[in-house]
Amino acid sequence: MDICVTSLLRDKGFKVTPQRLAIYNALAATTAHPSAEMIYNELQPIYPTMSLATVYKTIEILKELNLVQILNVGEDSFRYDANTSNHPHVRCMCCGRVDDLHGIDSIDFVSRVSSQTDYTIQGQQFYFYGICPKCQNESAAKQ
Amino acid sequence: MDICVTSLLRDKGFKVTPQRLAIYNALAATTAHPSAEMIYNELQPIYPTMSLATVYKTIEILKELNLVQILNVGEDSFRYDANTSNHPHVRCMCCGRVDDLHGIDSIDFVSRVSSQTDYTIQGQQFYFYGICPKCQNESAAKQ
DNA sequence: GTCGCTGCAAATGATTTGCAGCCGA
DNA sequence: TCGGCTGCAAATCATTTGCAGCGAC
Repeated sequence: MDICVTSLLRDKGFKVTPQRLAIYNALAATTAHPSAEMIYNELQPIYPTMSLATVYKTIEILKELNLVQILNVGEDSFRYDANTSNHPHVRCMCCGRVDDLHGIDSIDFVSRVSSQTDYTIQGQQFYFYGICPKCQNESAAKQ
Repeated sequence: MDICVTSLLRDKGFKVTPQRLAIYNALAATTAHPSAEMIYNELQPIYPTMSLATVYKTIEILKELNLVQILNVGEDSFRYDANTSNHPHVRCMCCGRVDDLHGIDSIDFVSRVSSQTDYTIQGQQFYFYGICPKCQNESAAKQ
């Protein structure tokens, strides 16, 4: 993975720095879809001089290289995903966690939309909202 | 429509003011999914003392009354829709306009997702991205 | 007359930008 | 060496909040 990011950065004329690798690795190592601030807080202990600005600038570059995608789940801040495949996401309205939805085949749905609109469809984002298993259990336990 | 908004406001203990009616009417009269600033700019000539803060506060109330829904199409600002039915939206990546997608049946897709996740699904938002007919034509004309 | 509402101005908070010194190539 | 990069601080911008006077009821 690192080798891949390293060469991709170099190929596009970007310098390879410890911060950039750390930010990409932090994103690649989780499915929690962290926000910029969450990434910053996670790296702060390891890179005490790391700044939020660097996180934002790096994510901008990673987005250009198609190494991360940006999620807009309706919060005040964006979230980021190192899994750049076009998959739906679900957000827990109770605890705020954001998960991937695996194994959902949306090709039929997308092609149906494409054929029913005058737009040339180039991409899509599907966001679901609900209650995660953990919050369901906690809610049930309280009753 | 006005009668409906008026009584809904009153029923919930909110006062009925010209500003609130004007903001709701502005939203109900368009399918352009305006942002707060667009609504403000539209009403400014008619209500010269109207403030952006009032637009935001009113939209908050209209959301509580389920008279508008909030769209998060990946821009820096939110957009609002007086059509509160749960329908997909499409955004032109060229000119930025946001349109409704009518006649799309997503029930099968949603129920398939519901059955394949441990979440209790309570809602969803589908955003498509592409090029609108107008921009397609302009692009073709240039070639 | 009361109390919620408006609208101004100031505050907030996520993200961006400017810039001086640093460091990867 | 050298130009891009980091990280600090300041700027930006959408949205929210505080509050004094106003207006719906």
